Amino acid sequence: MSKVSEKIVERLIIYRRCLIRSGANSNNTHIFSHQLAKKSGASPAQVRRDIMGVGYSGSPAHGYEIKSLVNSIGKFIDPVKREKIAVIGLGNLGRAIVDYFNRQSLEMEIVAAFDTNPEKVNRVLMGCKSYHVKEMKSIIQEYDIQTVILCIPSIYAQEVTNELVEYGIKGILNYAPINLNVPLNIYVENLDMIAVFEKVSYFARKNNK
Amino acid sequence: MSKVSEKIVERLIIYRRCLIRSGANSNNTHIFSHQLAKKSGASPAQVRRDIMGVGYSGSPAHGYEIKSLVNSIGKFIDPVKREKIAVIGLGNLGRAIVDYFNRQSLEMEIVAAFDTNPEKVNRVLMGCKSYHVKEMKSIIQEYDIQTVILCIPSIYAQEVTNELVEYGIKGILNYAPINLNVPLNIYVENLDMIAVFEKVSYFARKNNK
DNA sequence: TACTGTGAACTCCTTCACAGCG
DNA sequence: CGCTGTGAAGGAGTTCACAGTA
Repeated sequence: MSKVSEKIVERLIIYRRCLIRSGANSNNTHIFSHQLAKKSGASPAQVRRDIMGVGYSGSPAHGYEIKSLVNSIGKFIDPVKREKIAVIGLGNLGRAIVDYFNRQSLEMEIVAAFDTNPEKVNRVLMGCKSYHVKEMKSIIQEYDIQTVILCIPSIYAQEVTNELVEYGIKGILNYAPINLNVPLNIYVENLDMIAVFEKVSYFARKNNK
Repeated sequence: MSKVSEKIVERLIIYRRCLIRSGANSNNTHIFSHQLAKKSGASPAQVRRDIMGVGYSGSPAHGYEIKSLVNSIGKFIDPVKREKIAVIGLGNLGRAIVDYFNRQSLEMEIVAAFDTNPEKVNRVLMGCKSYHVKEMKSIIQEYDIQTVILCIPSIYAQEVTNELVEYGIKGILNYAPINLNVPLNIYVENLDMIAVFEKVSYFARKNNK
């Protein structure tokens, strides 16, 4: 079970989704690499390589056993216990994220949300209570939150990040369109939705000229 | 002006954002590669290479002139005329996206949104009118929409995509957690928010053990 | 026969390192 | 000097191609 790259982790997560879906939708108990490749958008060789990464082996005769492969990926990817996460910022995007995440049963749950607007705090949305940002420290420690989703305006993003790091946060999914400065052991993923769209728009034009 | 990869386009978009911000926030008219690198999260060498891609040249003495670099990136990336785009699906996420995009002044505007729910159609949100999905064909053609943002449940995503392709759409930003089958000349970017979060969570744990 | 697992080749991306310049 | 622009090296990610297997 070698160490796996970001790309491989991304794909393993997608494979698992495909496997669960295809296990539920049909009576198939097994799947071949080329089938999983088709469903996931990867190549067959890549599927096989990625699966090596989790230390699972299929059989040449029947391919991969869906249930046990899902299991192996889960063992590899998932936290030991159900993860509690927080959302910072309850604008439209923050609220949409809370709703979207907590509407499905996942290995993680958004248990707290923070905002500075007094009208947005002390409410409950999809099982997630909202607090004033002043209470971040105590709530993060109380729930032992390791990872947060940041969706606040760019101007506040760095200072709030500094606080979060101080309170022990280890991972940030950042929706603010700004690069965050953090210590090396903190993992940040930037998800600038407008930048992503601009890229799509660019290649949509380029592919067709 | 060589052809540029996806990665380079992604970063150019980020650079431009940083440049505009730093041009507005200070009186600096010029910037060095290491400064832009710091702001954008890239390396100095990468900044210089990427800027080669748009055919712009700085000076060793003063670095890059912010205004004209922004201009060059814009010439390279942006559509000739302001782009009109559509959102398919007006759940919480779709509504948040319409609000988020149209609240800022961008090179693109969401001019139409579609849903099947009668209560969600024939309304206006942030300058964007909503229509029933039945009207997609005529509205897409009327506005000459090339690119859409798809945020509908996975089960409908493929069939709606097939329609969109038929109506002449060239790019799709897909928020549904499913791989879409499209012809080769259609550009699809999948943005599975839950998968992205699972990745963050994984590396948040791994970086710290 | 049709698959998996995987060394090796290949392609793409990033960084190095330095000539050239003001 | 300290910067840019860039050839060349290095590293990462992907695909090829085939031995091994049931």
